[in-house]
Amino acid sequence: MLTIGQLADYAGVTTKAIRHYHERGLLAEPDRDSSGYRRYTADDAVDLVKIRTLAHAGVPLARVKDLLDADPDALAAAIAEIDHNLEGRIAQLLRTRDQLAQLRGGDRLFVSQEVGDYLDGLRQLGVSERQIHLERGGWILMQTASPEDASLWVAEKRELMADPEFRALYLEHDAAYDWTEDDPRLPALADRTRNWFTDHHGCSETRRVANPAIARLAARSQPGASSPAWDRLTLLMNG
Amino acid sequence: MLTIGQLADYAGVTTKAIRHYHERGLLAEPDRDSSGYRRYTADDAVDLVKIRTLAHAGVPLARVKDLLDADPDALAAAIAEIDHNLEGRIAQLLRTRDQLAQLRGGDRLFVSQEVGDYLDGLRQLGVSERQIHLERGGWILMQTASPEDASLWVAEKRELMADPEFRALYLEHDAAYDWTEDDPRLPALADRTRNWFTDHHGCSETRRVANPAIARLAARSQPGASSPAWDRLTLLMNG
DNA sequence: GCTTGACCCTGCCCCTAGGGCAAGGCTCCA
DNA sequence: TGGAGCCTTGCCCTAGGGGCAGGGTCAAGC
Repeated sequence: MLTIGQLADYAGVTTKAIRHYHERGLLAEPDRDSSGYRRYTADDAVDLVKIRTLAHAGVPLARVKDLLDADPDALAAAIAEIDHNLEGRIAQLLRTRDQLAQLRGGDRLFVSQEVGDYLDGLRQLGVSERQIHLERGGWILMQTASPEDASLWVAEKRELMADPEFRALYLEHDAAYDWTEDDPRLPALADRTRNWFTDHHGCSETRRVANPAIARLAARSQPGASSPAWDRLTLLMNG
Repeated sequence: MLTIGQLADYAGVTTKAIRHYHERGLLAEPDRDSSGYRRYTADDAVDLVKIRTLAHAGVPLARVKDLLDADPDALAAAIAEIDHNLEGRIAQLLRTRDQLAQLRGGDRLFVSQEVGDYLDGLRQLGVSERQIHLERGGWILMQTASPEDASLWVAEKRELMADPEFRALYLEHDAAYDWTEDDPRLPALADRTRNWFTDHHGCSETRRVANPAIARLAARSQPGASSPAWDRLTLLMNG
């Protein structure tokens, strides 16, 4: 005859859980001894281990109750299904582990492989962290809106980045963020940018998204995503 | 800019969970649009994915909150610990899978390997299922009380079972369960049993546990674990 | 222009599978 | 005869999920 604590140790369960199973009607309330303590038999231990195994496998207690007096065939079918779910949960946890590892690593978790590579490329180019943050935000939003388009666009943008002149323009736009509104370099930069796009007007419509101005537009939804100089630049290029 | 539903889809989370994170102060409440809808930025998406990853890893939300603005070193240490826990939980689930498989198989789950083998031996000997159930209950109780002793005792009992005369006595005790109280075979069986133990009195004290009478005593705690004939038998052997 | 379905808002309450804690009673060992 | 450690019941807490009410909003099709 076991006390509730001994039974709990045997089954690898807390006494609280056992009382919970009594309340739910999963495990029959055993006889009490003279002082009101519950006294369990080996049969109770067997029942409890069944309950515990199913519960640990994530089966809701209501279903455990049904399963306890199901016929063997139904039980076997249920166990097969439960095992399958368990397999899925293990896979899920393994995925969570990977994501956890990426949480240490940096930004990669939140964007696709391609976008991550692209952002690394910007970093190597000497682009400011502020600009990279803006880019990342834009890509995250685009991925949410349309993952396929984002994938296409990032490929095209990487292609553009292969052009030294585009890279120079990109870096200058980045630097222009901190310029004053009336900086004399702004009109010249706007002109060069417009010219570059005119020279490359063979580019498809979708390519225009690579325009830093449009990228900034997309990013405008983010707080602190513009500056007086950039606003001026946008006016100059569109005017 | 994302609505709560789009953000939820992006992060693989329900809208309910996002509102829950707002209430707990994990995720900052974003600005509202003109109609009062929450409008999220890419930064919110990044924050949410962090929260989700930690929450899926089983970290309590209170701790997630602390972790979100912990310094990188503390975060790294915490992640290492969380990952370790996750590893443990995966191992636990794999164990549960094994136990689930055994749940189909039969009694093996509840007793040690040795006891399981021993019970199979009884079955092949033609022992009644009632008696096997009794034995199993006794062993489960013994394993709870003292796993090492149970292990020793089952080894000794298997040794005894190697003796054909002991096997015969065991089977007759089993059969005697259904005899009437005044069955004439009872005194003879009691005598033969006592003689057998006298002849083998070289056996150590612990061996006496192998005595079916004692096994029955241990099992008495179980409901319906005795019969008039067995009670008589116990009297005859001790008297 | 109007409707319809899908989305959003707040607030409420109940469900899970137990954990924690309290206030009190019991048992066993030194 | 203590005190430690067990047992009893009861109540509140978690991390959300689910559902309801009661109402506002958006976009697409008739």
